Amino acid sequence: MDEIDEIREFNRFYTRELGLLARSSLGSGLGTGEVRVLYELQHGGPWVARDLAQRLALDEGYLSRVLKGFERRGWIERRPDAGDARRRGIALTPAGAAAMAPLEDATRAEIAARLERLDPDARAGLLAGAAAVRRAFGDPDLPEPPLRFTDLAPGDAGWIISRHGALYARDEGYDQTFEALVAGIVADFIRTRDPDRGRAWIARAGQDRLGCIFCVRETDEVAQLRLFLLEPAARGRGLGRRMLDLCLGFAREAGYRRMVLWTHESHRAACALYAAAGFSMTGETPAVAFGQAVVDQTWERDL
Amino acid sequence: MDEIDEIREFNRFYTRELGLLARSSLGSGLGTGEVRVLYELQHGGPWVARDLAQRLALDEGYLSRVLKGFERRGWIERRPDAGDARRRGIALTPAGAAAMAPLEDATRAEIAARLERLDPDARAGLLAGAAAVRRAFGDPDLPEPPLRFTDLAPGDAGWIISRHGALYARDEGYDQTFEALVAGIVADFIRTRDPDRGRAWIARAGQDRLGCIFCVRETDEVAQLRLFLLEPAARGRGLGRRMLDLCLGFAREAGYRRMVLWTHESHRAACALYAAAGFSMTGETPAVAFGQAVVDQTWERDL
DNA sequence: CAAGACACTTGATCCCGTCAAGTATTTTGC
DNA sequence: GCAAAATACTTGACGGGATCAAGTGTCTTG
Repeated sequence: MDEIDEIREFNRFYTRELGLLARSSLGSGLGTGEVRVLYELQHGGPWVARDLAQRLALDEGYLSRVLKGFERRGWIERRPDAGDARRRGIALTPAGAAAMAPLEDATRAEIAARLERLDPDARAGLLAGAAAVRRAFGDPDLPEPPLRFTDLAPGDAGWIISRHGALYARDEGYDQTFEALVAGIVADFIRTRDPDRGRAWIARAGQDRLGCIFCVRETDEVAQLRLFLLEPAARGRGLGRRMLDLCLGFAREAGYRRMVLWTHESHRAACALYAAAGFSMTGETPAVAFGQAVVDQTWERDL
Repeated sequence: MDEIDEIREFNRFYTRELGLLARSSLGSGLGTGEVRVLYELQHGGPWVARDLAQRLALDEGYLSRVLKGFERRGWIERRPDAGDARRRGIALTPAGAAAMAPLEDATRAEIAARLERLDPDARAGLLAGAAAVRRAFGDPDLPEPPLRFTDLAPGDAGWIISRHGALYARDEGYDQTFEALVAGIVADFIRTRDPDRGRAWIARAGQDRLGCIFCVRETDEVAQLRLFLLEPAARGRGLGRRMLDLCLGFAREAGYRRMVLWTHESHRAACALYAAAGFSMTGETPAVAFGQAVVDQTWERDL
């Protein structure tokens, strides 16, 4: 049972699942192909026949006949393309949308009934799993959930600790005590924080946590940037910079004059980001930490 | 865009995905229905026609003809059922398996090619997502990943903290400081643990973490059970009892004479488990913890 | 032990979906 | 600048996938 077999199993399973859900279109007198075309027309704006055929992997001849049928029933309108007389823009008419309404209701009802039998946890798992599959395959239609930056909510502290532990173990070979160290830092932050002088942000997209950054008091004048982490999958999209700016902005408003941070030479991407954000390295010392030889660095900038 | 729409989007998306993958069976001269039947016959052992039709949602008449074709080609064998002369056991012959081999190879190759284009993270996400969907729908064919009980690995400490924080906030209304407390306990455990006298277990199924339990030293004679937690989805299946027994067994072997634990009155299921495992309550005091009024309890048992 | 349910099979039929050829328009190559 | 190739679409022809209904034995049930 390898990766390929797992996908095959899933394909077989979901083929059956789709078969069950397809019953809802039975009453309409339309075939699956026709329903798929209508759905795309309803959700996708004006289409060119060829693109539609390609997207749905339908035979162009078949599609031509399907569209002709729709036109005869007044469900679609085709208007010549300005600039290319071969193509015609296909759009659903109000009558077409009306004709689709009962079908729409039936599929929605069918899915609703299917979901009804699931408990809330399973339902959440289903949606998360479905989104994960689409994301993995790179479905361009998958809506990007909005990015949010929140303060610590229940579970966040542990997540920060867990991801620091796991990623530093993977990338730097750190041992368990690093995770314990982070746990101590986070616990301390929660217990002693002064909302005016210290702040934590979690970057979220939908249900997922993408990263975190902390601003903590070192002295009245000096803020320290700590626990800056980005999930590997979320890197390279400017998110790190946004989080840095959030942190710098808060430090400025909180009245700090300077911001300092620690990092390691091996974090090239992070170091580049610090440099781009106006930090400069003020010291570098070789050290042994968490079972690994590292080069500690301190960086700072005025605010 | 509600739950139902998300599922519909996924259905549309995966219908397209399946359409692409179905090309691999094109060269064989077999239709999708025939391929599905062959697959089931190959993986599912002897079938009765009716069950097969039901599973694949195929018309019985159609299936009858398909099977007749297979029999004519010597791909299947049907032997009368002992005890019911109406039914016949359908099984793939070696010749049938051989006929399927190139098709098998083609689908595997098609999927392999599809996976090749994905980076490792996406691939892991895909498999996890697919499994999540099947689990949510309650697919009985989804293999249960084997249960394992491991010591702390990178990321586990943080997970323990995160889940304690999230679940106690949800169920008991505890505030952030509880998560910080747990972080302190776990950090302390990692830093000061003596492998002979303290132990932690994470219950895992595949990639998922289902729960945790700790045995820590209180005095040379007395062990303390701590940080016992089970994911809600994993409760009610005897897993808690197994973890308790692991913990008690370790404490016994480590030479402890007695085991104590703290809990709260509101944890009814856990308390019942403790009682069933031979613990008895030794004290009860009302208290205020983490923003909530609670009734602290201490339990203990001899080893 | 008859009536009904059950496991299939067979017949009739439809239309889904595919291949191939044809038309009009646009792009490309020399 | 014009023929050849490509593109967007249509139409024709056709096979067989899929469905409904009726039929045949066999088993279960009241």
